Amino acid sequence: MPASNTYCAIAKYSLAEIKLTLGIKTHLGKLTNIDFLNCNKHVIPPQNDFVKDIVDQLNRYINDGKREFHIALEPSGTPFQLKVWRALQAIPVGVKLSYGEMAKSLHTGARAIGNACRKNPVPIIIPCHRVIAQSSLGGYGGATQGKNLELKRWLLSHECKK
DNA sequence: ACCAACCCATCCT
DNA sequence: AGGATGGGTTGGT
Repeated sequence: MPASNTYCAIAKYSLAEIKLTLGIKTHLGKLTNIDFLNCNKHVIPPQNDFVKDIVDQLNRYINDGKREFHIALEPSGTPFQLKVWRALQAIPVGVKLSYGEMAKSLHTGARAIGNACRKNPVPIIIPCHRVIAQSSLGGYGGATQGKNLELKRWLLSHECKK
């Protein structure tokens, strides 16, 4: 699939709206929203190798939901949030956990996990969509209903396709 | 610096 | 329906 289709898919599921790139820091410096907006609109190609790498990996993921991300992230957050986000990245593709289950393994409370997920600066790549509530889908992108939840549902089904 | 009060992508009774 | 829960934020002193 060419890159343009990927960006269509991204636009379709409002990825930009949930601020994908917010807070990503790397050895190449901070990736800004501008970088990604420009990528989306095809105004200019990715600005540097890091952005290009992310775009490539997103392309592969859109093609194949089983694809894992290998991106060195340095998101900024509280120690607790960093711990939760690390744990999120350890959840394999296709696995769904509940907030309560995650809370138990991290010795904390379910709502605290939800709090940290809500603050995830790098949705999709840090796969907070794999955490769901006990008896419902739970929230996504700071919302408990609406477009963001459609994206969460899509991501989960995308990762289940064989 | 501290504390009280509130906010939540939850869960249990 | 209501209460417990834990981390974060805000606003007061």
